[in-house]
Amino acid sequence: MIGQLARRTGCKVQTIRYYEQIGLMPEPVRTEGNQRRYGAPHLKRLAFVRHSRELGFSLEAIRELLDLADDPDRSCATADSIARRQFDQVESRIARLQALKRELKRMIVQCRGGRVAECRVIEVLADHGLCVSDHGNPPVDKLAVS
Amino acid sequence: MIGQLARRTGCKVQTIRYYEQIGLMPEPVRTEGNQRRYGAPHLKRLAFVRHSRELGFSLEAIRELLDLADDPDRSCATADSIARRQFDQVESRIARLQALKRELKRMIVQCRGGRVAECRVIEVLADHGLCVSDHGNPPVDKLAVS
DNA sequence: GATAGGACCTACAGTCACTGTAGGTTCAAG
DNA sequence: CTTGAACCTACAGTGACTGTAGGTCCTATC
Repeated sequence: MIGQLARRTGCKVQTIRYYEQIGLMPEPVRTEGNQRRYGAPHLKRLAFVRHSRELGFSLEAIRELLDLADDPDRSCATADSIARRQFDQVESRIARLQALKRELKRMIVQCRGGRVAECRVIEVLADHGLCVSDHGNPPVDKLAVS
Repeated sequence: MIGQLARRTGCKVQTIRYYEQIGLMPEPVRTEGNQRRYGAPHLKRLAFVRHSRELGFSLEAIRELLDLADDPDRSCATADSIARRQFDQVESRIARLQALKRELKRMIVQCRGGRVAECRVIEVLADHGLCVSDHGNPPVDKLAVS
């Protein structure tokens, strides 16, 4: 039963079905009434996926890591480089967020309350020239962490 | 012409049209041939939007901020609280990413190369129990920074 | 054996903030 | 008058889910 697997892994039922749909989880056996029945390997695999997601890996990266994990005799150089890539991404995200944090702080500290016309927050937002640090480019990101 | 506005703000043409579609940018006048023509206020507004996005504000928050900016006599308390909320979010994202970074580092450092069977990276991913810090819950996020 | 209700099923739409594509039109330069 | 870049609309796709509608199945209780 999918609900039990969901409870044990802290993953939503729909998410499990979604992982199956995109081929990240293998199709389990079904009961006569067409309901999914899982075993220990499914639990292990899903735990791997969830943990990797918590560490910020993309589903694509996880797919690669699972392929590796399925074949214990291969070299682990690939796993290592995927992890390093992830590490680098996290590092640069932190750096960007810290620049951002400084800028937001400056913005807030300078606001003395009052009318919008004198609001430092609005003023800074309207003019990037008022920023000290280079807080960089659009924050578009699909793989980030709350 | 939309291309010029795009170049001046570092924003893609489609993005400008998208902002218009969702009501973030006002509809500009059109030439006889149905092409958009913009003026200084559009440039100002779009610059505000882009800068706010760079600082990680959601389009919803930007909508509120624009409403405020349009009415200089109102109190800036709302702008201030939106900025503070954003600041708090950035702070907690940094904290989460730092826990994550520590965990990734540990994982990578312990990997001595060799076969997948002995790979520390794979092993840690398979078992959250091997983590020291609590790197928290799913990294689902729509508003993060690259 | 009937029934209630919780858990399950599929299929599809929606989220956020864009980005890309197809297929057609307009504009400015030469 | 022709070329070709820039424009137009409308819609699909991205990542990683989440939510909904409308139906079926399973188990416990009566």
